[in-house]
Parts: sequence; C-alpha cells; structure tokens
Amino acid sequence: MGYTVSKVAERTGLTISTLRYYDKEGLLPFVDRTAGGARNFKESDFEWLAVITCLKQTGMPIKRIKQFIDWCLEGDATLERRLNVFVEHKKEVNAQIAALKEYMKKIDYKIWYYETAISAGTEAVHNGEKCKLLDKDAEENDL
Amino acid sequence: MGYTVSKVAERTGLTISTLRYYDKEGLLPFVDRTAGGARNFKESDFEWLAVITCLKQTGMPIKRIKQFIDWCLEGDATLERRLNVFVEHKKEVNAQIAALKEYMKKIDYKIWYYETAISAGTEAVHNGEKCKLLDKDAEENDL
DNA sequence: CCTTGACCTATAGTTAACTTTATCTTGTAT
DNA sequence: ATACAAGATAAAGTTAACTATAGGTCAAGG
Repeated sequence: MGYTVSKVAERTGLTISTLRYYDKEGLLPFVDRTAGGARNFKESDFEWLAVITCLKQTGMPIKRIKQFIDWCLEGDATLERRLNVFVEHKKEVNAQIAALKEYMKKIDYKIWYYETAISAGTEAVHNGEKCKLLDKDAEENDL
Repeated sequence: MGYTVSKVAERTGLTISTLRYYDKEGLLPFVDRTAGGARNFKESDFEWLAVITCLKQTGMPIKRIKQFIDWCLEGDATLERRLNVFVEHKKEVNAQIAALKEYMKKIDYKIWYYETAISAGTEAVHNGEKCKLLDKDAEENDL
C-alpha cells in the first residue's frame, strides 16, 4: 500500500525521473521504502511535494530547498530559520510579481504599437512627431 | 558618436560577455561597427535592448526572441506575426503572475504555520484536531 | 519455473544561457 | 615607435535541472 513512484508522478504531474532526481538530491528523505527497496510514498508525502513544488516554481534553487528540508528534519530548534526561509522568499516572489507587472506595461505598449501599425498598413506610422511623443511615454516604462 | 560595448554594459546592467553572446546569437543585428570592427551602439539601440530584456526577463527563450528580431528586419510583411508574439506572450506572462499569486497563498500559510509554532515553542502544536482542519484549508490551495 | 513489467542505482548526456580563456587586433598616450 | 587598455573572435567550460541509458532486482501471472 502507499504509492509507487509512477502513481505519484501521475498524481503530481512530476515525472518519475524528476522524483528520483529530487530524492537523490536529498529533497525526499521522508519517503519510505518497501522491503524490496522500492519507494513507497504515503498520503502525507504529497504535502511535502506540494511545498517543494511551490518553492521550486517560485524560483528557489534545489540546494536551498534541500537546506530547508534538512532543517525540517532537525526539529523545533530550526523553527526560526524555517520561518525566515518563507519570510525572505515571500519578498522575492513579491519582487518577481512586481517586475512581471512592470514588464507587462511594455508588452501592452508593443501590442498597441503593432495594432496601430497594422491599421495603418505600415510600421512607418510610428516615425512622425506625434509618435515620438508616444515613444517617449513608453520609454519611461523601460526596464 | 556611439557607445562601446562596455558603456552599454554599464548603462544596461548586462555584462559585456552577455552583450557579445546576444550578438552572436543574432539578437543584435542592428548594432553598427566602427571601421576597426568594434561594436558601435547608437542611442536607439537601447530601445531594442529594452525590448530584448523585457522578453527575456519574462521567460521568453533566446531562440524565440531571435525569431522576433528576424521578423523585425523583414519589415511590414511580418507585422501580424510580430503582434502575435506579444499577444501570446502577454497570455504567458499573465499566467505566470497568476501562478505566483497562487503559490503566494501557500507561502503565507507557511509563514502563519511557523509563527504559530514559534509562539507555541513547538511544531507539535499543529498536530491537534483543530489544526487538521486548518491544514485541510491549506491543502485546497495546493498546486 | 520463468517471463514480464515496474522498480532500482549509477552514470552519462542534454539544454539554456551564460562565462572564461586564449589569442589576436586596434587605437590612444608617451 | 611602442606600450597597453579595450575591443574582437572562437572555442571551451560552467551551472542548474533535468533526462536518458545501461544493467540489474523483484514480485506477480501463466
């Protein structure tokens, strides 16, 4: 009973190779093994995987995730450090969101730029004086 | 009369190697050269670099950026395709922002989890019946 | 018993995006 | 003239995060 690596892959969307790779990197020390040596995931392991996936998808490198997992195994002595992982990471993710929103302004400008050019039939429409003004506005959004 | 590669690096925050690498990959076909063969960036090139940086920082691979640059060189015949690049990319960036916001819920939960544990002096505070309920709520945010 | 499919480990290979290194050329200051 | 800083190219090296391959083990079905 429990889940084989392929069942976990199916349910999480991670590949079998990725799960084994994470295990090798020390991210899954909590996963049990059968007598024969096969990984035997339990229900609660999915919560660990969800946390790992959250951190990875928000840009935390695997080495830092491993550090966090290691601290988890050390128990209550590392609670402050573990809190700090998330407090710091939250700042980083907020910065990512802010940066993406800022870049989105440039993308929206480009959409407007090409829609206007297509309407006019040529990109040359953006060479006049009026458009230099518009370009100026856009440049203020440069990153 | 123009900017050297090191001046451009200084102003944009990109490294000299990165600029040369982008050039080699075909991202900077618009950059002039001096008689001696040195790159000679002009003011308008910074706008190109800003677009390239925007696309790269929002996750577009260099090969796709090159495709876009190539279309730019082809003139008005590719206006629709270029618009499409930004329309599609906008969707991707919106998806990224949405995903990050979703993951943020889990990060916030973890901050709450560790703050509560630290207040209690032990992580064991999250083992009771009441906390299983709270865990359930959190699991609904799993990704 | 034996085949078959899923599992295992270890190791090698891949890809993207740079970065470093080696070697050469150019342009300005003494 | 000459030194030397800054520019150039080509090619090799790096890093992260997988992905694929080779070779072996185990457990259930025929």
